[in-house]
Amino acid sequence: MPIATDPLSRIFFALADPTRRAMLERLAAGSATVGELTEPFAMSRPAVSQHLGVLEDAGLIERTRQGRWRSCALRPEGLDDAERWVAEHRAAWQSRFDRLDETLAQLTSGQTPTEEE
Amino acid sequence: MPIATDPLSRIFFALADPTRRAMLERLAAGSATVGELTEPFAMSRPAVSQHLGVLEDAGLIERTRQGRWRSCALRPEGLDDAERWVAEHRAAWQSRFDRLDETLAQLTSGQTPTEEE
DNA sequence: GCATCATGTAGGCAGTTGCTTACGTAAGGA
DNA sequence: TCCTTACGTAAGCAACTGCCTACATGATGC
Repeated sequence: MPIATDPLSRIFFALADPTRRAMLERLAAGSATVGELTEPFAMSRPAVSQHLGVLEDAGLIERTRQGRWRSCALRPEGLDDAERWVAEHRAAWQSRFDRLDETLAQLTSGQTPTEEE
Repeated sequence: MPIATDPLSRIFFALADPTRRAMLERLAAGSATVGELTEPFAMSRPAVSQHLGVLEDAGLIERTRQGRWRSCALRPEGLDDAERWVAEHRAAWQSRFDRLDETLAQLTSGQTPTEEE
């Protein structure tokens, strides 16, 4: 992944790691400190901190100082772009295949299809 | 990204690249050969072939021999897992924030909240 | 101010990505 | 059969990831 890519790429990249997805699922149950997020993983604290950095860059979480701790919280709207892209394209693909079905139906019924393939 | 990760990670990883997403959008308009997919990009043919390999590993496309050409086509169900994950989690995050709103409302009205933070 | 706790940052290392050029391979035509 | 076409694979390189072990920073408490 080249550096400084577009927002959508950053979101998908952040989601493309089981550890980071597990962190998001943990945060879905409520905000947590970095220490709390480190516990479930056999991983050093700096490694967790870097994963959190990826999630933060993608706009999926926020880190705010809370006294001596740093509270990590979900940013629900962070998934908006990803959900929109996936939903739109899955719908488009599906409708394309529906049209292909129609085309095939026309072919088998002897009519002329309006699309290639 | 370590090698041989889980299916969901492979899908999100495949989507985390503008070139690969553009290829999917091109394929949404209809199947295409590798040559046709190479044209829009300032990139060598082997590079495109490798991107297609990533998309194929993720289950997002299929490559089939068609005479001398190789036809690339979308696998619409390839996005199912991604859409499910995103939709489920976005819904969960949103409902969590709705509950937080309730908690805050209870706090401001003097009642005892049932959740931390 | 100084020690301590929670966390971020820097540097290093193995493994991966993304691209290139060069070469291999399968199908079609003279 | 041999050449061409369309594509994949191999090898190599710069850049990035993901992890680690130090070390730095910022807030709390004595």
